[in-house]
Amino acid sequence: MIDKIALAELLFPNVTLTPADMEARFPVRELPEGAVVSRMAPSPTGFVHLGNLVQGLTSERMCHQSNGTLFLRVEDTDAKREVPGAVQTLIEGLRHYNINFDEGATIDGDMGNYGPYRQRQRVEIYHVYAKQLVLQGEAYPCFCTEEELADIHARQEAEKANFGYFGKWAVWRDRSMEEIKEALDKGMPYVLRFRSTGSIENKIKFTDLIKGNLELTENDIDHVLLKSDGIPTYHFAHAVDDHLMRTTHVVRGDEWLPTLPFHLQLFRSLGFKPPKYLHIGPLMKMDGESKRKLSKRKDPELALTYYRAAGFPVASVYEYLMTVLNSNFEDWRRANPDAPVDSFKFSYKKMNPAGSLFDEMKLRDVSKNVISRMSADEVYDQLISFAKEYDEELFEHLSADPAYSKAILSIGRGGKKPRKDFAVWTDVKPYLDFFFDDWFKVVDQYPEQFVKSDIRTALERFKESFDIADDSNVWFDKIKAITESLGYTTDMKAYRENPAAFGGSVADVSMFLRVAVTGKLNSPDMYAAMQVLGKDRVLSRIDAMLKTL
RNA sequence: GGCCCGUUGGUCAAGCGGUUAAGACACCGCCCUUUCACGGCGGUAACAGGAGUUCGAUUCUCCUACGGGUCACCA
Repeated sequence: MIDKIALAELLFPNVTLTPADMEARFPVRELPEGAVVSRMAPSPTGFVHLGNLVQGLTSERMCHQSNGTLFLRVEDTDAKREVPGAVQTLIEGLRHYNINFDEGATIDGDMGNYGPYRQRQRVEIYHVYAKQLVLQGEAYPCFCTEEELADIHARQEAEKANFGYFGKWAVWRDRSMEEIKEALDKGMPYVLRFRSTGSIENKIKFTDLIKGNLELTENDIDHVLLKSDGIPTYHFAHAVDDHLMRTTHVVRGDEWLPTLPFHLQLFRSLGFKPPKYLHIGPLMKMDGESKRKLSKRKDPELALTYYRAAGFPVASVYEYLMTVLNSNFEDWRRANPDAPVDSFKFSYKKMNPAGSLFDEMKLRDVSKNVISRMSADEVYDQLISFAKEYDEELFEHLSADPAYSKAILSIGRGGKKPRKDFAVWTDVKPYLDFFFDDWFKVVDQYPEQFVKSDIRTALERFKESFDIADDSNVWFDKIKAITESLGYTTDMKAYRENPAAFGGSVADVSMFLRVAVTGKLNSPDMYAAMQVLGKDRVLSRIDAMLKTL
């Protein structure tokens, strides 16, 4: 039997603190009843994606709705993948989506009493527990090289055995003190492994807050706890950090489910009470005929920046995600169209255990509704900040005369049935460009069945009678008069029933005007558009059209 | 291959032993309408398959199929 105390001292001669010291340093939080403490624990790869947001939104809602604490922990244990500036990108990206932290890593430091919140700065803490596990005989050094591990894997493949470092394959599990010393003296790098006593013959029962009751196979693999550089793996850091940071709920993707038995084992060995878990199904996409999980590498639409560049307002993505996360959100929104989103009562009980397909059509629909509820000022502000970044020309046009721009954006806004023309900010320009003289083009695109002289007469008569001060009724009465003077009908019902009986209708006369004034066959309400354009623009456009006819 | 999770209309989804199996998006039709959009009304369309438990299964159990995930000194 190996001398555990001697081994622990050999491996961690400089560790003098104990788990009890850690408990004292990170006391149990004093929280109101039912408060949730949760976190986002991303690795700093510089890429904030929808999956992060789904997880973050869930954690954030649960924490802040319960008067709990949400913190950010940076999982920077893999230096190879780290991207400079990633933490800043992350924090700003999340703040953009209404996810604000109460505690944890900040752009240039930490806030809160449970730090440090960057894992590489917590190495001594992990080593306290690593030493403890060695002392308990539940961890041991393994000096296998990469080649040896690859060889083990190859042999397992050949034997059709299960993969992994366990049982007879765990060649360093029961080495003598002498062998360990010898390897150490030679300066061989090693990892610290967990000595699993689990068996795949045994099942464990577990209740996940989203997936419900689960039956999982015990872990029998001697997973790595500390890498050869002394930095912990995700598993070990998860157990230590979430215990010490007093996390009550862990929200993460369900790709973690297979390692959950190991995590539970770790918590038990370390003497920790495990948190509650919520394993979220993945976001999928259609790939040809089949669904698959959205992938960071293959799918640009997974990145949050994709939606920004596509012109989706933040609130649209947020609300869409809420509809995916909580099945009753849509009903709530319908009943409370003007309520702030955070007054919705989020519940993990309404989360679906399966993964869901990301549906851009639905996103667009949600977005149209979101934008239709905004005030003209809000639309202007968001549109202009979008344009500033992605469409310089649009930015210049909008900012040249903000009052005019806002007047344009006010058309059809407000009231019971606001227009829903825009799903993304890029929809705006093609629809409203005619308001700007340098974008407006005189194009004779009148359908061929109309005689030019009718069009000309209608435009001329409109010009003569037009008064910008008219209210909409007077304005429309004048159009009706012109309609009748041409021998067209103002009775749309009769016209629809028998178009051949008339030369045309009031709709056609309106169309004559619309084409002249907007250069388009469809536009927002003509009266409102003319009010915004102003008398001079309306008349000069009609003149310009008359010249081409 | 082992292990795990999942499976209600094209999509997102209610449902948690007895329902005419909600609703939303998309699609189609009608209505409203000076265009477009909005809105209103209606329609097509689903419990993966098979056994069992039960008086009764979408709901519980098992098997199969399919989909997804995971088996790293990445998280």
